[in-house]
Amino acid sequence: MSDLVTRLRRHNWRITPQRRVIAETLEGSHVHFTAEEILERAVERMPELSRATVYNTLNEMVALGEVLELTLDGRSKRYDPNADHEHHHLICEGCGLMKDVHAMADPVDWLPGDERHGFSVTRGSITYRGLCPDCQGAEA
Amino acid sequence: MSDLVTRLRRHNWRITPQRRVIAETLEGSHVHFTAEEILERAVERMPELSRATVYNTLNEMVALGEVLELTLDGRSKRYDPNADHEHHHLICEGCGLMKDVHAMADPVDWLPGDERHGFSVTRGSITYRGLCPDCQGAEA
DNA sequence: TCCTAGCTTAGACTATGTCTAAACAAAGAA
DNA sequence: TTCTTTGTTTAGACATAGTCTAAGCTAGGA
Repeated sequence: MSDLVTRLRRHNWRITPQRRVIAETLEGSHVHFTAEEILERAVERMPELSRATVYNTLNEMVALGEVLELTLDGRSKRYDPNADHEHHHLICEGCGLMKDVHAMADPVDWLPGDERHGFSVTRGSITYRGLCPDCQGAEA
Repeated sequence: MSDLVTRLRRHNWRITPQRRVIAETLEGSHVHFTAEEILERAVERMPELSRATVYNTLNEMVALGEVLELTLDGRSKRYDPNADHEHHHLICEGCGLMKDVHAMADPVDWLPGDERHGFSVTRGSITYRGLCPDCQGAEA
């Protein structure tokens, strides 16, 4: 059983066949899919699965705090099943390739008190941008 | 004349009346507007201005590197005229209020070499999240 | 003046995501 | 078991954000 399904079950959240397929599709890959990409792949295992269920299920997993919603470009949201594991993202500006990365420190520690404007700051996520090895070659 | 218009002119970019109104609208505020919000305000000064021109112009200013495109939620892009001044963003998870903030360190310095996956990393932007003073009160 | 290149426009079109109403399914009560 | 209640899924309509297209407009140079 997938780790994500285990975490979801702890919330007393009913694991229907549709939800299981969606969770396993999400977790089975090491890239962060869009909702449409998840639908496309999940439908291979469950052809009658509807678009609305995929969107509903992803939104519920985000609300439960077990999946992160990424909005790294302005097009479509992407879903990251590793909500429990602090990490950031590195994106290639040439081809869009995305990697999960870990920084040496927590960015919240770098935000001085007088820059917090009275907010209670709970987290900081970093989006790194640059060129991947392939796209650096293509530049030259 | 606005500073943004000055910067844009340096690229040999024609400053038409429409482009001037859009640039001044963008720069005149201290919140980061969406394209629709800019259209709404710019139309007050130039009623015949079209939606397509606003989108085209914003995209061109981003391509010239003088305006930043922010995709902080999955809904609509926001535009930040301070592309030349390194800063990050702090967002209230209650009401969406956004502030520009400055961190004490450059996040790129905190990404170890073995986490770069061969990329040439050019920048890192941080999105801080928390609750603003008003929304902290509403929680209790 | 005319020509050309680039700019602007209205509206059609696309992509992404949400909502609605009806059908369906599962769990507990009788 | 059957009934009831509650939650889930579905198809398709709808909403929102943004892009594209074709036509007309404008400014500057020959």
